[in-house]
Amino acid sequence: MARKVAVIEAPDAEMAECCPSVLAAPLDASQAEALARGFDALGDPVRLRVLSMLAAAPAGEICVCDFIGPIGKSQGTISHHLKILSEAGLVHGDRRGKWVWYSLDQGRLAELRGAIEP
Amino acid sequence: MARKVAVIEAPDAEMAECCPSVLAAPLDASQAEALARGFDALGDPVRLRVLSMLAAAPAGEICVCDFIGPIGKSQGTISHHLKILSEAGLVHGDRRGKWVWYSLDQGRLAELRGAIEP
DNA sequence: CCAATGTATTCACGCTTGTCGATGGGAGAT
DNA sequence: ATCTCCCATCGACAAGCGTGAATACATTGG
Repeated sequence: MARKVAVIEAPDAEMAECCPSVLAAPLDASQAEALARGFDALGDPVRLRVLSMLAAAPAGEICVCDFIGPIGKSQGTISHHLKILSEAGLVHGDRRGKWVWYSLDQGRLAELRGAIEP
Repeated sequence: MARKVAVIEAPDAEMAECCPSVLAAPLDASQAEALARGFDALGDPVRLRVLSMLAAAPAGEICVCDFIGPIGKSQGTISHHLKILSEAGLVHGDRRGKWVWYSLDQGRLAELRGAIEP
């Protein structure tokens, strides 16, 4: 018990806050917490379908009402998931008149992808 | 719906179930469910730290008892998370004597990465 | 055999999450 | 102004999750 698993230097704090990588070196608790919030947002089928619809949308944006039918959840539920995605930085909403148009943030998605990249 | 995943080759149903892409075309419910299970396994700080320790391990594998100290959770909790990662296909355990050595499945991780790749 | 050690499982406990229905707020349209 | 439509929020519920303590299982060593 209590063998040394690996001898690694402490990761640079700046880098750590910005975009830590799961595969480069062991994550500390706060880095892991930040990354987990991102992946947790991806860990729901409704939210994945929202993201895939946005990615496939010709105009690059979809208004809330147009998610409801295809996904088959209530308006309140869709709004709830959009909020979670928004807080995770994966989508952004833009109000235009009565409608709110959501668009995908590919940069944020690339960040998460980079975290599990060798 | 029966959407086609790739245009390149005949998309047999197996392939569609296995590693659908979030960004290629709208996911149906079952595809989204399968992918969400994978990302959900990544959506916990303890599990991310387990994966990062495995990725950084020189021998490519770590026995259960060596997770407990660095991560700071009870043995039962660590075992619980290893089971979730194992069921998600992200790690594999190999019993040798009294110890169980866990290793990272980079292929599975690459699958999830590919699902959020343009 | 029995004892000791490493791991998996069970139990119980809060806390979080996904869901819907209902309500509230904001922005045109009448 | 009122009405209507779209969206966000709230309340409430069941279900699931993360956790530790206790227990059971597996393996090795005496």
